[in-house]
Amino acid sequence: MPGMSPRKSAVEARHTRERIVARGMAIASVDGLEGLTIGQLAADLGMSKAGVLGHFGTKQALQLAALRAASEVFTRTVWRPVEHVEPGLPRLRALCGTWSEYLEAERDTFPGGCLFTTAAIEFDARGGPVRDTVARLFTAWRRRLATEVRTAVEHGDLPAGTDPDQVAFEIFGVFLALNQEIHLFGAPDAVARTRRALDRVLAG
Amino acid sequence: MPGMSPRKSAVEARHTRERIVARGMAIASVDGLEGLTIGQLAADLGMSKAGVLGHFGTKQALQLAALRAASEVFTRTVWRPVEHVEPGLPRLRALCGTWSEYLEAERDTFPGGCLFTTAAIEFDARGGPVRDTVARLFTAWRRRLATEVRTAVEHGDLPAGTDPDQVAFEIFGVFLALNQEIHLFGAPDAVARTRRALDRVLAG
DNA sequence: AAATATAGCAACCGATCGGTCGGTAGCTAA
DNA sequence: TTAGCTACCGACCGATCGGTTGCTATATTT
Repeated sequence: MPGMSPRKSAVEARHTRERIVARGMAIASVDGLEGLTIGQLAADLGMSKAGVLGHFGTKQALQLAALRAASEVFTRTVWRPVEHVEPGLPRLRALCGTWSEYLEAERDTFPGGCLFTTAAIEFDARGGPVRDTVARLFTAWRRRLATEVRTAVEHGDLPAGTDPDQVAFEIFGVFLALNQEIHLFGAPDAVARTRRALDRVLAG
Repeated sequence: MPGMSPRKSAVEARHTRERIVARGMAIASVDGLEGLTIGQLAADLGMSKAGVLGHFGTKQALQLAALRAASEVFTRTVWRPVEHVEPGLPRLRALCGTWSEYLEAERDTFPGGCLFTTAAIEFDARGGPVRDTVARLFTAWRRRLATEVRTAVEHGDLPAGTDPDQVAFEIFGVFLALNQEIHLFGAPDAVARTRRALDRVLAG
């Protein structure tokens, strides 16, 4: 009667963990990383709370696991496909394309929108490891973006004197607006607007 | 022994309500409108939960009251000061100035950043009156912004053929980025970056 | 002065929160 | 074959959630 579910093999256990994280990302993208609760997550997956929490120990560890997994999704979807595109403006433009697709198409993994945008707003005024992780990821991506801009300037594809950090700042703004447009307004022309905005930023 | 606190006069009661809403806006700007809890709010104000809730009835009504109050702050701080500035580009530029100051300076009322930005991200994937209110406010402000752009075009201050909604979209993106810059990174040069970005958007 | 209305309180409600604990079933290594 | 490890369970913990109720004390109305 008690302790029904049989213990799974190591590989199955890892699969369970991945299921938890995947479902956790989806919930967190809608309800935030705080709104992600162990009980709801367990109920969704048909497991016990203890079974869920056993994989992480604390809720915060679960939040960090969800963030790490989300960053892998972002890297895989946005950065990896343009890794071998010619550095500078071509890669920059390709990057903006994959980024748009990411925001538009990852509705299964992130039904509530990009988890980083959500988490950044949710934790920006707090302390702790979650906030630090979010800030670190944003900083890293901004830096890579700025580096790409710098390369484009050096190649002469953007006007000399262009401030790479300034351009990176503006690009981030456009994608923040796109995320809002998609999820708050459900605007279908959002991607077209984004492309036009980026054309302006990258026109020089 | 029981029921200690004396009943206040009507004017005092209204003052109490304002204190609740003001503190509620501050908490919500940090912890979100869901993270705003009756118990915490009551403890902060040195009152009972029932005393707090008595002014609103439900938590959702409290959330809506906080949103309405925040929208008054926004209107008073951002729109009102430019009401009598010459319509078109001058008012548009003045508006961007007051908006920057609002994000930068309202740290007492919104220690966690603009409440609308927070609420928009928090509720964009949900239903209900809170989400609808947020969306409605954003839509209204976007429309006013686009109207201003249109006027500027008609006055010849912006190139003919400029799409007002496109410009409004881009301006919103810049301010979303500014909000993030301030609260997630605490960047001191954020306002300067914003000004440069807006110059580009409004250059034509 | 008496009657009414109400701001606010203490106490309490069921539900849920994050988390702990002992136990069990099955995988795995000796 | 057996001993140990561990994924997972049900039950439970104290705290807190949003909300209700009965009351008191005062402000206001009559």
